[in-house]
Amino acid sequence: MTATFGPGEKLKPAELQGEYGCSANTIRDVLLRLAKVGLVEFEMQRGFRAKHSTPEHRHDVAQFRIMLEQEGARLSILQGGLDWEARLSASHHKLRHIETQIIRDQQHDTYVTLWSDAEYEFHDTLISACKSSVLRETFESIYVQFRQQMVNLERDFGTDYFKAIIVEHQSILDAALARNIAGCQAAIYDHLKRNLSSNHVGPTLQRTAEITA
Amino acid sequence: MTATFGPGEKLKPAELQGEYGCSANTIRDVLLRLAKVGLVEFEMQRGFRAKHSTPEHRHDVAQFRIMLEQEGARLSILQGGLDWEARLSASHHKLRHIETQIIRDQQHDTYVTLWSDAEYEFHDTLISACKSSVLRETFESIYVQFRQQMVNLERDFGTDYFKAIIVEHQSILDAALARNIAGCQAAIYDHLKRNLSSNHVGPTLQRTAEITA
DNA sequence: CTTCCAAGAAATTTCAAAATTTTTGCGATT
DNA sequence: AATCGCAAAAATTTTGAAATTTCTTGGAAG
Repeated sequence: MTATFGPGEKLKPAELQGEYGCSANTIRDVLLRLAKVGLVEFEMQRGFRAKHSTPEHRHDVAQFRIMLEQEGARLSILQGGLDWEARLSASHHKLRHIETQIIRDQQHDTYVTLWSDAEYEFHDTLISACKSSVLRETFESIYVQFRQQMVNLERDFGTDYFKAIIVEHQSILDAALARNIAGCQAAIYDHLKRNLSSNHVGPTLQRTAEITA
Repeated sequence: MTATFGPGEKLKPAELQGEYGCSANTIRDVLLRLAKVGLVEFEMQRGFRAKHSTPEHRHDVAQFRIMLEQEGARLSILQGGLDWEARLSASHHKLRHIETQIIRDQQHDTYVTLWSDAEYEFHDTLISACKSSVLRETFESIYVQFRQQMVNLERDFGTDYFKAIIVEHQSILDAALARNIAGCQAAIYDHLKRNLSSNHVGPTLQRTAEITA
């Protein structure tokens, strides 16, 4: 996720052993566990590779994430209680504070881990009342893959980017707290659509204009 | 998946070593790979367990499968060509033949692997034109988990059961070939709804009556 | 009666080397 | 010029045992 290895790069336990100060078998063990999360590719009898990265795959991951998050949000809005609202507000407050600081300090690189963790916490809290551990765990996996795919993509995470996503996160929060399912799903789509390629069939739920109004 | 181990049962490499005629480390390696598919639970420093099984979890797995299959079918119907139609017909023909034989011969247990493979092939072919490897791989994982959850549930896989699912598979096929997205999604819901618990929030797409008509 | 702690037992993880499998390089054949 | 086969090299997998961590048990303290 830190682009230490290029997309599709071979990961050989015998070589990495030195870098990480442990035996080749331990590396293998760890790589198998990373494969479970989808960060590493594994093929029997032919070892490990860092996940490949193509425009098609990035679109694929983004679209899948949209579907999971929209469904998780729907179920949470239907089933979440006051406790969920409180936790969602809290995680949003934290995220917003960090994003504001990033814009002020211009220290984008320093905060990257802090921001990434807070962003995950917000999106995870959003779907946390869905009462589906399968959906929740799959989302964690795809979120990590999503972030991994974006690392390789040298986009300008400039001030404008953060100004935009502050608004987007706010829209998601507002719709969720207002128990507006369609509006929340539209806000999720708007938040993530920059990662979709055009000339592809889009996700089911993407209506935006009239719903949020 | 053959209920060799009970739900939640501890899986200790040192013990299984004897059963499978290999070293404990090889067992560990294999269990890590089964954990990737979701058939085995793994927790750092505390080993492996066969997946737990509760009514809530079975509902969860079934609902998630419905969502994936409905979305996969939608994308396939939109994007699949003649080749997809041909492969879908072929896999359905094979599945139907096996199901008919099962009803005739009453040999339910003999055909179980054959049937299970053919059933997976049909459902996988249905979503095979979705152009999303992430969706396809997640579906494979959840299908296997679904089957695993059902093994522990001693239900009557009697003649009536197979008579019913022959009709259900036919409905899915017909709607797919007719490029009827909503109808196909409804047929998928009807096929799998027996695995959902009541008193739970249901999946998004479950309308059935008027759509298929 | 519960809680805490330590020692022993059991389980998990790591290691280094051997065995197996795949990949590579090169010459012969079509 | 391309394909095939074979030996060497490289990589992956398996092994058995050592090191580490967790779990259990029984007794002392609160």
